[in-house]
Amino acid sequence: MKKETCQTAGEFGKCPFVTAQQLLKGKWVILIMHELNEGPKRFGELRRSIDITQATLSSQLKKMEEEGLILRTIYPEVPPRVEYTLTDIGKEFHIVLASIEQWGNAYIEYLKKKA
Amino acid sequence: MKKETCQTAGEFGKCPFVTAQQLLKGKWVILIMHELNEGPKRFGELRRSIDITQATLSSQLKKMEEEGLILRTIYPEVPPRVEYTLTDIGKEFHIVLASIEQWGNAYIEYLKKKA
DNA sequence: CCGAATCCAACAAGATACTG
DNA sequence: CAGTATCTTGTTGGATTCGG
Repeated sequence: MKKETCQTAGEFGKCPFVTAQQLLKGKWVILIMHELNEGPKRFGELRRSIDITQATLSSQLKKMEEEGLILRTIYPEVPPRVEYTLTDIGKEFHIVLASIEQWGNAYIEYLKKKA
Repeated sequence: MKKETCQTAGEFGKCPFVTAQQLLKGKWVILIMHELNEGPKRFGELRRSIDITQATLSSQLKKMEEEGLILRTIYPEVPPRVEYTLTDIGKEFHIVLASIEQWGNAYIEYLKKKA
């Protein structure tokens, strides 16, 4: 009986670490998840909260919707309103966000001491 | 008094999420941290555990060493041996790894149901 | 207001060959 | 064994423009 957590990087959908790494890579996913973890937000709100261009935000949100992390709701109003929320599996991501916040702050402290 | 967790993406070293995202972006950091979290490993061991080329692994390890996540120890033997271990702040990253493992497995389940 | 389309710059990462 | 050097490729993200 071997240890076998995950051996190859080719196993998206098998190893939790490989899977998560694929989803989190890139420059924005963690930040968007963090924003939406605080509640539903509109496109423009997200764009201002994070410093990101329209085109980039748009493609990121589309990708995350396809991956099942977020939901997009269109309200047929004038002017049009589009709201983004977390899916069930997206909401569960809060445990990762919490540990990232904790560790991130520790790392920031480490940076200060080093400097 | 505003909420203010982190508003702009330009604040590396200020916001824990922005900082962590910068460190974790790319395709390999989480996987390497996971491997080293289980104990010290040699270059060749890492290369086999993860499916990664020499050149890529080498540059990743160098970057992570500069960021203070890992330590590199050279044993002047023949044949040469180099061992990688986690630094103190690197070891603390295990809380993030644990939550990623948990959530990653949940996401894998979600994928199965969806399919 | 939201976001799609296009084009392009920057960077990440793989293949291969070579060194102490 | 543990890298480095170089070249090439693939992927991301940004600027700009246009449409519903």
